[in-house]
Amino acid sequence: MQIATWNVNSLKVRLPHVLDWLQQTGCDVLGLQELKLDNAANDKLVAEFAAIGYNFIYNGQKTYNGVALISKFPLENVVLDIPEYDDVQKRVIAATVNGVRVICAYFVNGESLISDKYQYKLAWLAQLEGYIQRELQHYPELVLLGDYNIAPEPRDTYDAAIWEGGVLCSEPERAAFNNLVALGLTDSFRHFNQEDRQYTWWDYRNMAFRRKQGLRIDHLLISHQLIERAQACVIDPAPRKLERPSDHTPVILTLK
DNA sequence: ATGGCAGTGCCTCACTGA
Repeated sequence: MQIATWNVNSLKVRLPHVLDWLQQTGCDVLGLQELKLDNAANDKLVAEFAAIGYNFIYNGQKTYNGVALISKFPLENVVLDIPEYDDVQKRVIAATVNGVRVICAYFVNGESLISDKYQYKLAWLAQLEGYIQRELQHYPELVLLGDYNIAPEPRDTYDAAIWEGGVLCSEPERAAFNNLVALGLTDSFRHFNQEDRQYTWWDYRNMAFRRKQGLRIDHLLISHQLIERAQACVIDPAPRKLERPSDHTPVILTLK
């Protein structure tokens, strides 16, 4: 079973890319972030994905945020948002697929260390940690996938001199990432790949993709029980080369 | 040193993203 994550930066614009990518890869489960669509688009999207053999659920809002799960298999026990956390921003959707708990999240960006959004990010991360801790008690096979907006280590940025200490790379954000790991999760990409310059996002500006100036901020963290089933985790750069691409590209986990 | 691109909607600018 293949499980992937992709921040599409508007599903309205990227729908053809997503449909083509699913048909080309045959990926079983795909978590999307940054749909930028309110829930009025639901019927159209359900029909679009049903036509190529996928179930589709999402948790959206107008203009900003929004997350979705797309799956060949039934999506069971669906939960929207972080339960008991009063957050108007639509950033989380969860479902069980073939016994695997899949939690798709669009983490807060934070803007800068002096922004109110950064304080919101840290508060949101603390809420997420509690949620994942509870979920792990019920679901030993769990994947937390999405746009984390955190580069876990200096090697996950193209230039540490620019990024270290700033938003996406600050100590409190990395501590929050490590807290998730400490719950019993593993960065599945790093489980298989120790290479430098492995990125999932490239700025639209400055020809950053062509110049290989990116960040690794999209991740699939998997529970220890899932490590035993994990066979590969790879970044697929192909969609970033298309016309009008998302600035993020998919990451794909393969389970046996 | 600065800003550079892209998407959305309050749409000819502002806001957000990372």
